[in-house]
Amino acid sequence: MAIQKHTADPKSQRANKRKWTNLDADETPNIEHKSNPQPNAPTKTFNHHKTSQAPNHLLKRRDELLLSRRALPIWPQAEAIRDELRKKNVLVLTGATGSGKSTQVPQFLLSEKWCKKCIAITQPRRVAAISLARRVADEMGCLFGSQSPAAKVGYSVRFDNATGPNTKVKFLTEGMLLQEMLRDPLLPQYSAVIVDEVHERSVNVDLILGFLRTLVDGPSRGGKRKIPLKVVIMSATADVEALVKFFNESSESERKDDHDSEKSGPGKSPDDETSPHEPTKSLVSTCFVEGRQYPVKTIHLPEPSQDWVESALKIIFQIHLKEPLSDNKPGDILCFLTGQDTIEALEKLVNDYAEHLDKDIPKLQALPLFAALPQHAQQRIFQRAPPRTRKVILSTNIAETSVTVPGVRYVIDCGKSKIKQFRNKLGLESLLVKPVSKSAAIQRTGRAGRETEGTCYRLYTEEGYKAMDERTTPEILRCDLSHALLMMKARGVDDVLGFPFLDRPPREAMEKALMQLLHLSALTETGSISDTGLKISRFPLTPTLGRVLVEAAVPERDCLLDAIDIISALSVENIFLNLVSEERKEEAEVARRDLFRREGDHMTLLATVRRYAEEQTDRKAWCERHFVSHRAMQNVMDIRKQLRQQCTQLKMLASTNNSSKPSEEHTNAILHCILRGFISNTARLMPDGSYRTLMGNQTVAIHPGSVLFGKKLEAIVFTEFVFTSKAWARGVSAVQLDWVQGVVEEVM
DNA sequence: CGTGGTGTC
Repeated sequence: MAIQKHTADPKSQRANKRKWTNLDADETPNIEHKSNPQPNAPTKTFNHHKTSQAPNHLLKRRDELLLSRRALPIWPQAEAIRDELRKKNVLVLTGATGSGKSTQVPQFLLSEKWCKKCIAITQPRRVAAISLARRVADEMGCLFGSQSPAAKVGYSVRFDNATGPNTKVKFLTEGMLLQEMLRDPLLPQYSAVIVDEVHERSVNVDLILGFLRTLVDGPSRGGKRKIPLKVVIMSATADVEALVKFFNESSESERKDDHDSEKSGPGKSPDDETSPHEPTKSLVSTCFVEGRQYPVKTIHLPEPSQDWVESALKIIFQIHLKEPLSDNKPGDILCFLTGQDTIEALEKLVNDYAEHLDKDIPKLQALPLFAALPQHAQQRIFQRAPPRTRKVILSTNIAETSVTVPGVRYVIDCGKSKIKQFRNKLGLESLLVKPVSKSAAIQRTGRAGRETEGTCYRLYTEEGYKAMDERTTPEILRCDLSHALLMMKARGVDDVLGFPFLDRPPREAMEKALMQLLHLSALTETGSISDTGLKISRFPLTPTLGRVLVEAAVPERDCLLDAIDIISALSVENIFLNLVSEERKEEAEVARRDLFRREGDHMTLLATVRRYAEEQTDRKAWCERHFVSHRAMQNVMDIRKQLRQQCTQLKMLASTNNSSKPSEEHTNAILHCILRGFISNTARLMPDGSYRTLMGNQTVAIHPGSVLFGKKLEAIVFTEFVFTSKAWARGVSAVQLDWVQGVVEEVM
């Protein structure tokens, strides 16, 4: 979530307030709460870690914050949490929104005797890592990040490492911890790793859990670390059992290795390993903490509805006309829809109807919210509505986890979301509208009870709710596994089929990914990682894009800088703005004409990145003139810089062939590199004018957003293959059929 | 002939 990233203005009070929109602690510090302070609470740690330089205003702020910390539901559990971790190495902690777990648990552990080194705490999103670090530093009364070398709290996210030699609490994104695990498998710099938001079950969290499982035991139990690592797994949903089982199984097998290594053979059930005299003692502690949430009344439809836009419209006006709007209580509506199209349709309807409201009734303001929306438009949800106006935020599931919308009292939930699913057989992703899970529905409902008691209107029946899956299918069960498996291979996991997965992906999916890696020459025939594979794994890229990069560095190709520009542009969301009206589209076409290249989208991206990079006076204005997303281009430049640095470090960037007007020969070299990474994403023109993939004979169409849309070309290569209403090729370049056949023969 | 839920290294 990038809402706050480039716009937060430290000088503005409003911006300061915004930083906290993603915290799950202390968002409602002024509500009445029975405080239950512990006499030997973590205040002790302040003395222990007190720095001589801590300025007075920081200490004053620390003492003020202590009051609200004491009111957090997790506060009374501090001693119990410390106690459990003294006895056992793993703690599974369940705590709903508002329990204070993300900010308090690291502070509870700092003063422990076993805590000699740093505590890592992972977050799925960058903004959360940064804002939590800032908050914890405030609470501890110290500077944070790179403000001072003495800072005890820091964070590490891509493009921004704000840690120092004295960092004791380090918030970092899951991706960053994985990178550290690749470099230093035993994590010697940490005494504890806290994995937060595990219930979201990102692929990265699943990999982290698998890797951590082998680290929790000390040498006496077969672990490779001298001092065992303490691990805290934090989740908002009560999926404790699976996690406890997961971590107990590891210790079980390690003890087996210790005690009867010669006896154990295949086919033995794990039950046989435990001594009959003493039942297996769990090596995992559990702890449950209440959340802090106001009650929400949930209302289902009596009959199923097909048309959510219409049903939502009715309910919006029903709420608006019946429920009073007061100045000092939240009364805004948050409506969950599936995508930009439904959001914009409903936005128009709400605005049309709102025009005809009686003059004595408060106004309605419809605000769309989705990730592709420009920054300033997203920021509107944080601004106060004009007087006597009710906001209606029409959102994708971005408001489910990534953005906390303030002032909401009513939630309307269509009960669906777009879900990406990788299809092994076709090797493509589908983006389909599917019912959400019960836990997602509960999460959406909860958004009505953040500030006061609220109401949730579900655009489905109670039976519909009961029929939903309990939990959202973990991402690792529905994604392309090639990146995950390459990470595992790079970390020395030879037998990826035997890797400890919390949820094991189907064998077919893993085999498909292994084949893919083999075709990329990232693995050798025997399945071990190749030099090429090792190189690819070092880059923050998918294996396919990584392969393009490696290919571009070989002397015959010699087009690395161009490849980096293209890859950077492919790594972010669409850099060309999405325009709705026909008029604007024509306008954009004219403005972008000098950027478009007949070779296709990749050379067009290259031209765009080049022109943007060359623009020295006003890049933002340049973007506006060309209908290009400035935010996306800033991300492109960050990635470009990082990739150039990494290539220099790996000594891949020897030549500086960087001609601004590439010759045909040079263009062909670039396209050959793309072909090398995306050989399975190639198609040829059929006599009937359609395209069929060379591997798989699947019909594809060039996406309407491509510069080659509607063109008839001998053969194409594409970097994205998505199924929505039909199979689309996005990111398309024209190539010669004999090139494609040449690479296919070389690889297969 | 017609379109992209949300993150991350």
